[in-house]
Amino acid sequence: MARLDPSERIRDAARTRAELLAVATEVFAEQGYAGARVDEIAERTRTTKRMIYYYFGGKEQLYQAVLEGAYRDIRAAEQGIHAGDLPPADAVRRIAELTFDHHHAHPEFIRLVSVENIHQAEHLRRVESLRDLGAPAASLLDEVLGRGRGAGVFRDDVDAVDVHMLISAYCVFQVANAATFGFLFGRDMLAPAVRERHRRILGDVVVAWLTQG
Amino acid sequence: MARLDPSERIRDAARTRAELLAVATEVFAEQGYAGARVDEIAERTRTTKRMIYYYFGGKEQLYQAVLEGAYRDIRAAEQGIHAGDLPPADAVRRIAELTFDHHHAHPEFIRLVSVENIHQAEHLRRVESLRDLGAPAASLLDEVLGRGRGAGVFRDDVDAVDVHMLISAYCVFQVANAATFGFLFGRDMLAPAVRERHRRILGDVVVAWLTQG
DNA sequence: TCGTTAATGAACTAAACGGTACATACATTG
DNA sequence: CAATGTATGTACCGTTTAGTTCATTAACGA
Repeated sequence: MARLDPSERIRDAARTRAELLAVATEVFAEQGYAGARVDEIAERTRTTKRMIYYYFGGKEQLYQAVLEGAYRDIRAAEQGIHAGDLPPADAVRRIAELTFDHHHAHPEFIRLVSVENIHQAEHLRRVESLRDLGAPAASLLDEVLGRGRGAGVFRDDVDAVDVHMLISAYCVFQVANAATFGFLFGRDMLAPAVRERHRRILGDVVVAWLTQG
Repeated sequence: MARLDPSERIRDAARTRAELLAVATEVFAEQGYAGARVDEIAERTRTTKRMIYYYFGGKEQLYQAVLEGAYRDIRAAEQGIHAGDLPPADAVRRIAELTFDHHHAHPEFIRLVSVENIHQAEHLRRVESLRDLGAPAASLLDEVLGRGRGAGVFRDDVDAVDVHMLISAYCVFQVANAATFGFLFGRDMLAPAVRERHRRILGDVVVAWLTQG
């Protein structure tokens, strides 16, 4: 990114911090934690490496801030999902589809999660504010599952986390393993037609499973 | 790993090479490509860093050799799966369960795949011998799907790659995302009871989907 | 308007890291 | 048993990398 003209290079702490965070999110998602270079992050902003240490303290704290921000965004998006008063099967299909869309819309988040898993979630664990972040996603599904069981259309031997895990697994795989799976099976996971097919399949799978007698 | 007594430090090219490869597999799976240290790999063997360059040429070639070996092992294991003459639904459940078991038995392979996806499969692409490695896994499923459709018990709008992707997604997620998912939802994915539950669920999901009217 | 402090940049440093030069010992074969 | 190539270890090198030092500039309240 080109250095700004000095006259435009005004002081703006909030913007500097935000820009570092945004660029760091990209770089960590692209290169992993160890592969990411502090110098590269700095070069891709309008400020310098010095500011990373000024605002965050170091590479690791910057990475933790990135993680925290990314998970916060996800939570916000999840809370925007409303299955309204759809019949249970339609509601669960809708939740699956919206989750699917969201994953495809935010591949960098999925990549960050992969990176964090390589490190056995050691950084995530240190971000205290992220404990029980799963609750919202599970509670929405819990409500729909309850309705479905009540209406006698859903099986009763699974819980919300089971369902959420199935949906997550399918969605995460699409994005996180697109490169290797695409190569080995000659299927371009990001092509619109393929994506649409997978989206429909996910809905079919979840509904078929839950509604099976 | 402790240095061997000189009297035991015999020359054995094959063993030296194999040991480097085995240790490198561990270290790359634990730390990722950029995070892995050539010196650490060497220290964890009975030989020295010099030998990595002698046998493999460098860090990147060593990593490629690791990838190639890991994928080869997986293929060998896949070819050991036989669904015999089970009824189609039982056969597909069996394939899913064996795939599940295999993933849990080889977490380091799953981690390597994650690592490689972070790098957009750029190294995998260069290992020419791994092209179309997916074929065996797909062809077994293809045969079973054909039988099921013929018997009128399976839906006919999905192909073997669709089914394999669902199974892989679920299995890979268990292992690759155990750390973050476990943390966020308070579920220890590696605990035997949980694992057994997930194994059963996977079978239910796949069979329910394929057999749905 | 002037002093104080938050914000910023350029240059520097020490350590870590991938890779190599060189010397040498072992094993095989003629 | 020489001769020759394979196999191995030690010590070192040049670069990269995270992190720091120090000086400076913009903003803002008194």
